[in-house]
Formats: sequence, C-alpha cells, structure tokens
Amino acid sequence: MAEPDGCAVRVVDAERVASVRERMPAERDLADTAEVFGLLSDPGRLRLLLALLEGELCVCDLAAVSGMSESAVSHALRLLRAHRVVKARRSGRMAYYRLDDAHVRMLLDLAVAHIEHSEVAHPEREA
Amino acid sequence: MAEPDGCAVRVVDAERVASVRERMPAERDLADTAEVFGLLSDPGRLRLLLALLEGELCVCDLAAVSGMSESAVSHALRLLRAHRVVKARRSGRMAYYRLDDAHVRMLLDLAVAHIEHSEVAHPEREA
DNA sequence: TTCACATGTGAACAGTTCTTCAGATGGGCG
DNA sequence: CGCCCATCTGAAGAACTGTTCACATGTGAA
Repeated sequence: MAEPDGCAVRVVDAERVASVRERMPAERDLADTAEVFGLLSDPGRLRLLLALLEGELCVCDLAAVSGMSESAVSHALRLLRAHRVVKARRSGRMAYYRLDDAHVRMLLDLAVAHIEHSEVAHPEREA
Repeated sequence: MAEPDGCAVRVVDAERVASVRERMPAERDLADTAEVFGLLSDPGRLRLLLALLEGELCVCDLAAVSGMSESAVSHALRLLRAHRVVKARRSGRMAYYRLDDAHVRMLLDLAVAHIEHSEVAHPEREA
C-alpha cells in the first residue's frame, strides 16, 4: 500500500519523500504498533492497566478500582490477555491479573509522568 | 464514575483498592490520555506522524509517503491539528505540517525504538 | 479577472468497538 | 453430590471511526 511508486499523487520534494519512505517501518510493524496504542485508547482499559502498575489485582478488585462492571472488566481483560499485555494467575476461583509487557509498562509510565507534569503545570484543574 | 464508593461490587483487598484508587489520575486526565493514544492507534495517522518526525512536509508529500489519498490525509491532519499534535505553516497554496507536541514525539520515538528492537529480535520477519 | 491547482470540508456508508444482558463454566464448600 | 460464587463468554444494539466522493475555499499565475 505504501510500497509501489506514487500512483497518481503529485510530489513536491521527491528526494525527501523517498528518504522518509525508506525509513518508514514495515506495514506489519506499523499495524502492531497502532494496535498497542489502540489498547491504551480506552479510558476503561487505561484505568485497569494503571491499576496494575503497582502489582496484581483480582477481577473484582479491578472492577471496584475502575468503576466498571465485572463483565466489562472481564471483556477488557480478555482483549488485553489476547495481546499478551496482561497475564492471569489462577488461585481457586479467583483470577489475579498482572502487567506482562515491558513496552506497555513504559508507555504507561510515560503517560503517568506526563499527567503528573500537566497537573503541576495546570493546578487550576484541581476540583 | 470512579469516585463514589463501591456501589455493589465485592472487594477482596479493600486496602489495596483504596490505595490504588487514590493514586488513580483524575477522570479528565485519563480521558485526555486515552484520546492521545487513540490518535496514535490508526496506521494511517501513525504513518503521517512518523513521517513528520524528521521535519515538516506538505500535504501532497505526506500523501505520497503514506500511500493515503489526499483527502484522507487532510481529514487526518485536521484531527491531529484539532488536538494540537501537528501544526500547519502556510506558504502560498501549499500547507506544510510539522509535529507540535513534545509528548507525542516521545511516544513516537519510543514506538520506533521498540519496532527497531523487535526487528533485531525477530529478523525472520524480513520479507 | 479568470483559470488551475493545493488543500479543506460535509455527508454518507461500511466496518469496528464498547456495553449490557443472560447464561455458561468450573472450582470450593457444606 | 448439590449449591454458590467468581469469572468468562456470546449475542445484540448503540455509538464511534475511517474512507470516499463531490464540491468548497483560497492562492498564484497568466
């Protein structure tokens, strides 16, 4: 899709275009990356993942922390599990989830840092 | 939504739940953050932003680089502009866009680093 | 001014995503 | 065994998102 030469598209700086295109990651890596960002793009899932930053929690506690229904939490966790972002540990009838992706953890840390910095920069947001 | 005490949700480790909840960012910050991740969650927009990492480009060159139609590029740029992620500079009838958000740039750099690292780790992916 | 061209926009459609509800699964306890 | 409870699942509906097409805007050149 981005590989064949310009179909019918004008180009201004052909050299830059060629060079930028060469550095562009492969289609598949792009899709994978976009997918990861997509997992973080839902406030509910984001809350769940932030809650897990400090250690594992069971499903019902995740529901309590995030304010979501247990069913919604379960669906969200299933998605995150499918993408290897979280991992479940079973103990009796309880399921304890933990973060299982170093890259995602970095993104979350970065997000938290940014939020905290913003709060410093915009203290008027405080309720 | 995450503020009032547990409505009807069982809790296993009430203390952890309370502590995690206390550290949880405000609803609004959460939504903003999720929105930013959402902007990065589309392969087309991701391509545009990665292309801009190395400097400004005009709309038609962005279309050429990304393989998207110029209309699609324009729509995407509008969205990114609305969120202050990119900024336009006008020169005659051309419009040159550049990245305008340090936080997003960090996220993109992190993503690129991760992609490059993955390619090292999984060279079999090469076509 | 008039035309051509780069970009921007609105509406409509297709595909995807989130939530909810109702019920399934499966482990522990009496 | 029979029941309860935590979690998981599927289906259905509502809401959102991305793309396309047709056309609007506005600038430069003739």
